[in-house]
Amino acid sequence: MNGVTRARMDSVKFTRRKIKAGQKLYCEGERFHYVHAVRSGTLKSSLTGSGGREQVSGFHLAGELVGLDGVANGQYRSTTMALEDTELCDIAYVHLFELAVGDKGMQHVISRLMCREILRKHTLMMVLGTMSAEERLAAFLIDLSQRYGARGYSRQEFHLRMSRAEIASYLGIELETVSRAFSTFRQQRFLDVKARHIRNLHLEGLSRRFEVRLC
Amino acid sequence: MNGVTRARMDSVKFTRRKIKAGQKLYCEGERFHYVHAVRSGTLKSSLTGSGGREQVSGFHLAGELVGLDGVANGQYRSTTMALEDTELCDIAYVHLFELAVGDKGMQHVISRLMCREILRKHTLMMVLGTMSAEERLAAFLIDLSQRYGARGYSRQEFHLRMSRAEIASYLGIELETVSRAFSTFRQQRFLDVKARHIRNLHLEGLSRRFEVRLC
DNA sequence: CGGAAGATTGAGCGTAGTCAAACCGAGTGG
DNA sequence: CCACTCGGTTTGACTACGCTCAATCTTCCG
Repeated sequence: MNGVTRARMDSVKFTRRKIKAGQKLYCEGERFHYVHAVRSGTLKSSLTGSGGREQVSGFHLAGELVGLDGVANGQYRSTTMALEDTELCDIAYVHLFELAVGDKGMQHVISRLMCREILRKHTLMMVLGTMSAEERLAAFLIDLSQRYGARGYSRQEFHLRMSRAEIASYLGIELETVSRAFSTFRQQRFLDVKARHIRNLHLEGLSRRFEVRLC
Repeated sequence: MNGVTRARMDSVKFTRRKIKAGQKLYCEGERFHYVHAVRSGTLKSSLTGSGGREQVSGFHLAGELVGLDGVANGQYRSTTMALEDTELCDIAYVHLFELAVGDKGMQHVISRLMCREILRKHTLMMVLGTMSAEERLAAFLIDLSQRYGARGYSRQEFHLRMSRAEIASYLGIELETVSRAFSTFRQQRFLDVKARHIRNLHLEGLSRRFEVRLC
């Protein structure tokens, strides 16, 4: 979200609230009324795949929007829960459009926000479709690093809020494979990793090694 | 696109045109001005992946919309070309919004159209992320079958407009694997396939065998 | 009919999945 | 303070699915 967008968003009616780690923000199939802006904290979205097993479809950091998957059919497509204590703004979807009526610029902003989501999926699709396990993890780390960097946090050192199992599910591989890839990266001096803490992430090295290029 | 949407779309200014098989509709990076409705024919969209190799990102049948990937940044994200002679309507994007100003219902329609795209990607993500090669091909065939069925064509028998290589790229596997999967399906009596012609597609059988469930 | 492009099939190999065991840190209670 | 548990993580051994390379067969079109 850019500065202009943020200013307009702040003028929209909304309610703030907090949810605890592990609490659900919304569930698959629930009626969609709100888009949610993440003030602080981290969330994960997941789909219930064939066979009932969970498939992580995304992680949401502070400053990002959650819930747009509900627009298409008026009900949420995914289940979203907090990975740590999280502060949110609930923005009523109808207000988004009340604001937009007669304002062509605002309509573009909204459309773009939604289409950004499409682009993210496009990119992810390529990651999942054609990349090896190590390439996937590299792409994931670079993406996270960029998102943290964009919010003013360190790009080289950060704390993963999600488990190996959740990363694995998101990337479409097994958790053991994620663990092995981390170990390989450590041996190759691309990073220091201890449990969920990442230090000295060597962005250029990873990008060069894996030719990863994210939007 | 449902009936109501179609009616509204028809009232939008647009120009019709035809393009030949192999011709490009637009290229990656080109400025985005139009959304395109497919009147007849088939198109494929592809991205240029790292290393310059082509990655097929979607196929578009008659009655579907093409070009929404351009909304996000004002330029097309993918390259789209016709797989056979194809008739199109070019819909100027600005007109879409002129029409929508002051019309809340229409705004919802547009938003939904765009968000449908997100849903498709979600589904595809799951296909690519967690499924085996045979499951991917089964999901692909079921999806195609449903889309043909929705347009009034046969669900059991149709002609593939794309090569094995294009199917493989789309599904994130190799063309030999696609070919082998087709052979396996034939042995298991799920379909008759001769080159690009599919007959006697056993939808229920495939769905049961692979637990595929598409939106 | 002949050539080229596309599709099928085969053999060998490598990546990542599966199953299993060991390890580690945090929290709990004797 | 240490033993214990418990979830999460790491590592190992084995296996299998799908990739690669290569040969053959089929289809499409001039």
